[in-house]
Order: sequence, then C-alpha cells, then structure tokens
Amino acid sequence: MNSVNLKQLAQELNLSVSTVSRALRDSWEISTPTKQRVFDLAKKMNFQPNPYASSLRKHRSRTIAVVIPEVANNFFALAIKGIETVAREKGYHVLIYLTNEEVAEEMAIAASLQSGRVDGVILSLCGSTQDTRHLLDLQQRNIPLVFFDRVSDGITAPKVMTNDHESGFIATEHLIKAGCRRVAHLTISMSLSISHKRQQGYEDGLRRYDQPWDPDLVIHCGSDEEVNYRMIKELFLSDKRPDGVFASVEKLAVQVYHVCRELGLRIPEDVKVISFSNLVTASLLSPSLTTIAQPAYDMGKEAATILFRRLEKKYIVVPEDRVMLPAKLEVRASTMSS
Amino acid sequence: MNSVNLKQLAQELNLSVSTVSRALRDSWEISTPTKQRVFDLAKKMNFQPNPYASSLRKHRSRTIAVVIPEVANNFFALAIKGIETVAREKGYHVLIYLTNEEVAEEMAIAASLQSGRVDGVILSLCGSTQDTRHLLDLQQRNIPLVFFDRVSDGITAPKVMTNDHESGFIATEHLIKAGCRRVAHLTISMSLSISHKRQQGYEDGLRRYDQPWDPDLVIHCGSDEEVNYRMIKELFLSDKRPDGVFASVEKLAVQVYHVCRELGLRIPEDVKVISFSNLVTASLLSPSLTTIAQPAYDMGKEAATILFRRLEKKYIVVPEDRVMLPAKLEVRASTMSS
DNA sequence: CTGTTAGCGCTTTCAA
DNA sequence: TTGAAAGCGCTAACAG
Repeated sequence: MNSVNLKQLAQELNLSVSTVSRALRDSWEISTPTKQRVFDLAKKMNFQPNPYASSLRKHRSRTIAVVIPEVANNFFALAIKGIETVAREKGYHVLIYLTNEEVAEEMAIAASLQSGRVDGVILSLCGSTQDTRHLLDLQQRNIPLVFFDRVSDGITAPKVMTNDHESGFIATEHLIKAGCRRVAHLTISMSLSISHKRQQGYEDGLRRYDQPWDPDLVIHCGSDEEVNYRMIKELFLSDKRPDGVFASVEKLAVQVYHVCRELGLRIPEDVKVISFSNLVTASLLSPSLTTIAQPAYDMGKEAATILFRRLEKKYIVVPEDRVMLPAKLEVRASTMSS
Repeated sequence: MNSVNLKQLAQELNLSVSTVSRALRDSWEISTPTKQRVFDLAKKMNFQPNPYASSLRKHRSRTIAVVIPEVANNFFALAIKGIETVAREKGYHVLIYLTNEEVAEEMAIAASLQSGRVDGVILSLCGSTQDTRHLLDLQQRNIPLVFFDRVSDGITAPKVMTNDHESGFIATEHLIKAGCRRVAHLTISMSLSISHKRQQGYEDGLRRYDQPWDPDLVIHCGSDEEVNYRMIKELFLSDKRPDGVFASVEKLAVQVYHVCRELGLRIPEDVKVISFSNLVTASLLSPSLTTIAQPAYDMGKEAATILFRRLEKKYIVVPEDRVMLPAKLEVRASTMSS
C-alpha cells in the first residue's frame, strides 16, 4: 500500500496533522482558505483516509454484517440489494456471510462478529436454529441486531417480516375475484409459523367472500416431491377438483403445473394458480401469471434503515418490534437475463 | 464495545502484552504451559482480537471486495456463494458492492476501495463500462484485481469466464445426439462476444456431426420480446420447422415455449429445447429439461482461489490470464424454495 | 522463552 | 484558528 496519509499532506502544506484531519472532515474550526488548500492537495494526491485507523480510534467501523442462510435464492438476493442500497447511501459497508443453513456456521459467524468488526448485524436465521445464545452474546457486546424474514421469538430485537396473514388473504381474494369457486390451498410444514399464518389468511379470505371452507381442499404437503405430486393429483381426480389453487410455495405451484399437464387441464383456463414466489419460474405457467411476491427488496431496505437508525443513535430507543411489510400481488412479465 | 483486549489478558496473567499476542498466534517462541494459560483465559473471557488494530498494524485486512452489477440474478448469487465459501475457508471476509449496472457507481466504488480497506477485488464489469482507468488505479495501489464473467480486455489481470464456444458446441451436440436433425439457434445481440462464441460453437457442433448449416435456422433476436416471438413463430411455421432449438439465453427458450404452446407442439416430444440458464424457469418446460448452466459457483470459487493465491504471495507471479471453465450440461430437477 | 519499545494512521482532548 | 501529544489495540523488531 503506497497510499498517501495525513502526515504527508500535512508536511506538504506546512500544517499539523490534526489540522489537516479536521479540515478534511470540514470542521468549523478551520479557516476556509486552509480548508481549500487541504482539499485541493488531497484531491491532487488522491488521498484516501485509512478506514482501519479511523475505526480503531473511533470504535466504529461503518460496516455492517448481513448473515443469511443462502444467497442463491432470489429472495435473499433482493434483500441484499435493498440492504446494500441503503448502506451505501449512509456511507456504510456491507460484509456478507452465508450460513448455508448450518447452525454451526451461524454460531461461528456470530462469534467472529463479536470482535467489533461490524457496528451492527442484519440476520435471517437458518432453518434449524433453536438455541440463540450466540445472538444474545452479540447484543451484550452492544452490537445491534435486526432480524428479517426468519426471525427468532426468543430475542428482543427489531424484526422485519412479511405479513403472511395478509398475503394469504390477498392470494385467496385474488382467486375468488377471478371467479374461482373451489379454491384449494397447498401448504408446507405447518410447524413453520408462516405456513400457519398463510393458512389463516386463506381461511379468512374464504370467509370474507362467503365461500365455504372445505378441509379436503387443504393439502398439507411435505418435503417429498413424489408424495406431494400424488396428493395433488388425487385432489384433482377427486370430485372436489379445484378451479383455483393457492400454493404456499412455488415448488408446489410447479407440481400443480405438472399434474395439470398430465391430466390435460389448462392453466389458467381450467385452473388458476397463484403462488408465493420470488422466482421467475412462475411466469411460464402463464404469460401473465399472478404471483405473491415477498417484498424482499423493501424488507432489506427496511431492515437496514432500522439498523442505521440505531447506529446513528437517534435516541429512539423504542425497540420497534415486528415491522410487517405487506406482500405484493404481482403480474409478472417474463423478464430474465442470461 | 465492552470487549476485552490483550492488555487485560496480560494483566490478569502477569505477562506482557506481546507474550500474550504471540501465544494467541501460537508462536513457536512461547512455552507450551504459557500458551495454555493464555488460551484458557482468552476462551474464558471470550477474547476477540480487534481486527482493525491488527489491520492497521499489518497493512492487511483479510478482507476482499466483490463488485458485481447485480445480485438478483442467480448467476451472480451463485458466484458470491463460491467466493464466500473459499474466503471463509481462508479466513477472509467479503465486502459486497453492487454497481446496479451504473459505470458511475462502479467508479465510485473502485475509488473508495483505494483506501486499503480490502486486500483484493473480484469484479464483474457493468455492461456499459468502457473506460477502465478506475481499475488501473486500483492495481497501481497494489490491490490485486480478478475479473470474472464480464471481463475487460484492456487490463492485465486474471480473468475467469465460461468457455462459450465449448458451451455452444456442447448444447448443439446434445440436441443432435438426442436425435434432432434441424437444430435452430436463437441468439441475442451479436455485438456481445459471448453470443459470437456460442454461435461458433453451434456451427462447429453441426460440422462435427456432419449436419448442414442452414442460415434460416439461425435467428438473431433482439430486446423486443414481441418481435422475437414473431420471428420464432415464423420459423416454426416455415417449411424449415426445427426439431431442436438451442436458445442462447433463457428468455428466448421461454418464447419458444410460448410459441409451441400456441402451435400445439409438445416439448420435448416434438421439439427439444436447450438453453443457457442459471434460473429454474427451465425446469418447467419439461420435468427433465436439460440446460446449459454457467458454472457460476465454480467460477466464484476459481476467482477467489486465484485472488488468494496472489494475496498469499506464493511467488507465482505468472499473471494467469483467462481461466475458462467449461459450461455444464445439467438435467435439473425442479428444486426451489419459497 | 519473555519483556520493552516503537509505531500503524487517525482522532481528539488540551493548550497556545 | 492551529498545533502538540496521547492514545485506539495490536504487532514486530530488538533486547534480554
């Protein structure tokens, strides 16, 4: 690193290091002409202050960490984009850590983050995390933590998530308004609270529009694609064949697609399908398929905004718990790049 | 930050700071019993060395920057994953910066990276970048740069990219081996070198298998989806209806899908389609559709590996230009999460 | 084997 | 309005 530093600037200008430092941060205690001289030389010499020296001295790194289970998933990718956007706006840098859905990695990362490397952390838990001591440790070190999407109930911290109830409601409403009379709901692992809430929204949607709730139209799917396929097929072969399907996750919508293909049913003419999705797969089901998109980008921005509000200590010490962003109904064009 | 530091450890143990420092880095000049005492107390007090102090002192941050045009694109997301994996293995941290395809942002980021914040940079150019002075500045500051995917010919630096010629060849070969006799090729903006190379691969593939090359089977598509759709439809309605299509980008494969749907052609029974893709859209075309996937993850790992090799100064100062990773033919199962 | 010392480059009192 | 000086926490000569 052959970089110029304050000392060199100071020597060149016959000023003290401290004066140069102050001038560069536009301190009011420096005369305008001096500032000008300093600015000019700094630009000329392409001076870049050493961030680590500054961090060491100020105990602030202007860096945050984003810890997520994976990135090869449009949801998290968009969230990162939201976070990065806000971060750069505020002059922060973003470190990224992937847990790969491994609790052990999450813990190791959390431990390493105790070093003061970052001023704050935005985190989405990996699926299997139960014990959250490693996160409490972070908070004890005064490193603010903001959860998003996959939150933990056991920790007091701001949480940014989608309003799954509302999302389920909107999806159901959409199908009913589109003329469906037998709306099925495909769920996944009911142990997840999101599934639960989406189903609540589904039921409330039916109720709101005076549709009967039929337990046979709710299929609890699991992780075995084969089994899911069979269950969905059975549903379509039964006397309760749905004319609308609300799939809680996109892979289930894909299964519906395959079932319909096998049975010679057309989408969306015979069966309308709506699904949560941040992928583009869905656009193939129909050129104008409607999806429920988690507002990933907005969630990222929101999480970052909340974190920075804490970091800049705006004296709002209200632990604003649970910000719920509404899901968005989206008609997607098929826009994809290579 | 209430963190413990070396001084506190030293006091507690009646040792000097430097001894503790050395012990923690497992220096050979410290006795085993002393090391043990130090380790134990460090663990007990949950000591985490301040990375910024260390960076300041050593002029190395063990941090790299990844600069990419966007992240909401499976290719770059996977690349990040590859980079992060290698980085964590080597004990490095990864800062992420998005240019949003804006040259101005790319330049600003490059400028800020001159501060010594990172030891090296992995970068994929944004589409419009012509002038690469900002990157030369980085190199002049002795910050190694590794390109991946979107490389610049104007700069001497390692470049990791996919072998587009080979990819085009493989795709064509696959269709021919699957029994296709009239393989069409859908290209995009021939100004891009990747399109050019893929087409070369296509032509060489035909030649290799003694298939005639028919200019009518090559459609140069543009950015207007409507127009592309019409051109593809015309091709299928002509007397040269293809039984195999090699789409250079996925969105063109999608258009083929729509055209086939309209014309009542089945995929893959009547027409086989193969496409470049790192998205999962393709899996819908057929449960077992074959795609040509850019080896994004591997490219990320490769780029990171090359970068770290430089950083760790293995005295291999061979500027290993242009590492070309082969594209991979993939039969994809439809694996998607919410 | 361990300690002393002198910084890394910057910020921030405290003086002038 | 400017300067001198004391560190932030850690590392690396150089001594012992």
